Amino acid sequence: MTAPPVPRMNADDRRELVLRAATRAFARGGFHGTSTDAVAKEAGVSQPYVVRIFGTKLELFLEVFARSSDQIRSVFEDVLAQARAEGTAPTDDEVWLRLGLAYAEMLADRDFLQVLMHGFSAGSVPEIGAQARAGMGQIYATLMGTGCEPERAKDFIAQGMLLNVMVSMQAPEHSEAGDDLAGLTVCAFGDALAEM
Amino acid sequence: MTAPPVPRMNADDRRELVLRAATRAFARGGFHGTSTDAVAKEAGVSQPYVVRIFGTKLELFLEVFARSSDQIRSVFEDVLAQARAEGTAPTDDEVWLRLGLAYAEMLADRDFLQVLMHGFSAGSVPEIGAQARAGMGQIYATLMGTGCEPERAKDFIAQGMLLNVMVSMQAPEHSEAGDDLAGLTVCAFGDALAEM
DNA sequence: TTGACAGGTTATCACTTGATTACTTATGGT
DNA sequence: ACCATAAGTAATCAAGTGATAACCTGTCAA
Repeated sequence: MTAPPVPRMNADDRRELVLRAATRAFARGGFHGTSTDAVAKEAGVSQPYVVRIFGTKLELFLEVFARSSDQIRSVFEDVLAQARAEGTAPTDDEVWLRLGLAYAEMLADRDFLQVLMHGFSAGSVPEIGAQARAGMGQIYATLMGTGCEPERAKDFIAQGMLLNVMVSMQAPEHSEAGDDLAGLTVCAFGDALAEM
Repeated sequence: MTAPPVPRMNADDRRELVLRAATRAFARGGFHGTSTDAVAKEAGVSQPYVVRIFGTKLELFLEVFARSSDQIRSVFEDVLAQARAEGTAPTDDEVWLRLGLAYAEMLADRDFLQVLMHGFSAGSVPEIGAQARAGMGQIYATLMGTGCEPERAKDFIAQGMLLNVMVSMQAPEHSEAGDDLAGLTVCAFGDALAEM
């Protein structure tokens, strides 16, 4: 009688689907502000199944965070790899421009960045703090792979953090002319603002 | 029989005391990750009393956030006022140096900064998002009071956001030599690292 | 003295939430 | 055909949570 509303799926695919759903859910509420049931509803499965796949909510969050962190890092690595392939000197300003553009493209898919911010803020949960530091360390190390001065990488990351914060507080959606924040929004996002 | 373990206090003082305790508590766990009971324990009062003073947990958080935001802004305003009093041109690099130093001093009392980060990340709670944007807008406006280019204020805020993030993830406490993150920590905090 | 108000607490409630258990049903290999 | 295994759900639970209600108790003015 109970028709199977959810078609069967192999475990790996289902896991992937739930992970993506969890990324969207955690992007909104962070670790504490998102229930496993919210993740389940987002994924279209039952709450106990979410728990069964990942063991605990914390493990799920850690995996979602690690993915987001890796996503950023791998985008940067791709840019650097391509630059090397083209023979562009890694210290060239051109490379940093491209890194910035690559980051701007990620703004369209804000979930990763918001998950990142939540992870960074949740340092009081020891496991999350540790993974946040590791993720940030890897991103920094990747950027330093250009052979640049630490200052350069730091400034780049700082700009990224500002964008993350602005995205998290939904500045682009809520900036109207005349607003104090509007000036900062325009300045921080620049051209990327047009496509948001 | 039940001795009064908590000495009586007038309402304003008690409110102030609870607000400070709430700042410490929220700095750790953010809005969702901190119970009103945790705040109460931090303040040494009963949980219902916390609720009664502030109405709801959300109102309490908003007040704590507003205070943190105002704290930052007023520190900046003081620096600018003093610079003006000394006749230092507001566009002078000297002013930005002092703003940076003032911010570095606040790192010692991290609670404000961590509360700020939590507020910025919690944009999905409408009231918090609105207040976060307002707070950031005011800080930006204050910095623009130097008469500088938007870029300058933006870059300053970006550096601040990086420091906030690093503080939130407890990078200074967990950076050991050889760690990927250590390089970034040293670079971002600079001299301020010595006194942490 | 007394009594009214201000400053608190204890008891309690309805609800949420993460997790466990037990059950159900496709599906593919033999 | 059949059954073992994999993919999922329904039912349930104990703990935690925000909020309410009822009560207690110094203190100070009249």
